[in-house]
Amino acid sequence: MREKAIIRSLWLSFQYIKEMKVNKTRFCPSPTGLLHLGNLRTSLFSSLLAKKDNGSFLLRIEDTDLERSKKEFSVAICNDLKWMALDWDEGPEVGGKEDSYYQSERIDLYEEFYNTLLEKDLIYPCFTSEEELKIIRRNQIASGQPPRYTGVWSNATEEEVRDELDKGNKPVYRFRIPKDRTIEFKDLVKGEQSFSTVDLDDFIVRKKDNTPTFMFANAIDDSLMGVDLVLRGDDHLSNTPRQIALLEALGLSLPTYAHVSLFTGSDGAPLSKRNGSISINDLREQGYLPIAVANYLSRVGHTISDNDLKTYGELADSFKIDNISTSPSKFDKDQLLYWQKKAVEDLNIDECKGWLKDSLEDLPSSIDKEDFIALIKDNINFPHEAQDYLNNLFLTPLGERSEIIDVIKSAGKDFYLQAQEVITSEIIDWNETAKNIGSTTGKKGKELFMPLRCAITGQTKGPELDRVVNLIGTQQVIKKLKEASEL
RNA sequence: GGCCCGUUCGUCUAGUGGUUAGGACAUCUGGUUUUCAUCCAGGCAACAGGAGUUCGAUUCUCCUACGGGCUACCA
Repeated sequence: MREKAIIRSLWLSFQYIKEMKVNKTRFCPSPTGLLHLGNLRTSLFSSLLAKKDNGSFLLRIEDTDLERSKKEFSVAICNDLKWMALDWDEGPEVGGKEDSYYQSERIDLYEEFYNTLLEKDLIYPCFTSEEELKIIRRNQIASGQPPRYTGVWSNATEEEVRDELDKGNKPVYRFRIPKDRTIEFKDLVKGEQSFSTVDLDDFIVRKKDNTPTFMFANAIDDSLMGVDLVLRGDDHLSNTPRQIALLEALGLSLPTYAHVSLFTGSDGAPLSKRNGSISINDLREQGYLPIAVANYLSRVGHTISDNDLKTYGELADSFKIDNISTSPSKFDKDQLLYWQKKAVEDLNIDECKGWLKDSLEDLPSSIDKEDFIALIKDNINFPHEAQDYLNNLFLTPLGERSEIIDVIKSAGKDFYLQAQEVITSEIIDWNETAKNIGSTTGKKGKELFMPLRCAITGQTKGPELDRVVNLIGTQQVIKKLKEASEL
């Protein structure tokens, strides 16, 4: 017996030394709201870890809270994940060996485990109402006691239980937490953990309406579904010993745990609109590229030694669970923007076309879409900026562009009239033409180029003028110079 | 109240019992681009505080402070 234990512990430590290979990771959101960057990062980590070892990534919808769970949220969550290219190998829509990946549809399956636990007297019905519990808790706190379940029903007689049942009262079921035990586990991020069960309450595993609690369904499903690495938020760290106790009681396999620290808003408070965080949907609508978001998220709370923009495959290869940080991190929009710049830079013209699809609808038909994209690509980070270029170049009258009006006025009517006179034929070489305008008007340097730029492009900045002129053509240049001269 | 997790430039982070504590983003200053973006060069900027161990602590230990979590018929 003792030898067996020694061999087992040797084997366990060997497992730690020999780097653990991940078979299956999971993400299990509850559809009570939209995904935020924090959830998304956790799911990205899980997905990358699975990909790295050629394992699979599972999605499970934890909709056991019947009141707060909404179908529309689970749809939105799936869409957000798909947009991010965090495709799951098993779960809603794609299926798998489970009948359902929605916990609300697995209620019958949990019944069997309740029965087992009941037979073994590991759970017991409790009739203390929520109101009573609240009062008890308040009194405990007031008298300096730790707020605990007092356990009045843990050793109730069959008669007492029958009485309540006869009165039509519905019980919740509590798990009998083993007393005087220490539950130990190794967290892959936080290290060795040790919890004494005297600090743990008999927690509820089944609610009055017969639905399972998170503590129960989450642990059981992970085990049943063969998840071997549970990577989740730090907020679950102290729930872990409870779930371990439960799984052990049921004789179910334990996953390895990794608890990732919180990802907060810029002010350290939970992510919300107020501290700069944006919903995944907003990110998509603003034109953030999924690969930019992935590159950013992979580097917050996790270290990648270089600063190269990586594909998902490359991110997975460079993802290391040992490089996950133990301390919380804050959202920084500038750093997201940096990756967005890199990702846009990396886009080829075709990809760019798809990205800008909705922003170029008003482009004049005489202008080649790809040429236009090539012209502005290096100057934009978001589709709306492409639209700005488009508007300023072709649509918005110069008179409505307050940013340039002073430049045009101070250059004067005559400047633009003279410029027009210089252009007598098709412009072949803009730089030559500009030089001629310079000698005719007597202007040079900034005095020459800025008024021309403003009139022709409708703004003070942008790509090189000769490229712009090349794209829009002589007639458009003349039209703009005329417009400027009439202001 | 109990239990647990955490604290390195403004931000994301690297790192070590002896380092000029490194990088990136942001910011600032120059240069290139007759604009802007890019690019290049450079600057500013951090070990939460206190005690202990030690020849020596940012690194190890303890305490304190601060932040966070769990202690829910939420997940």
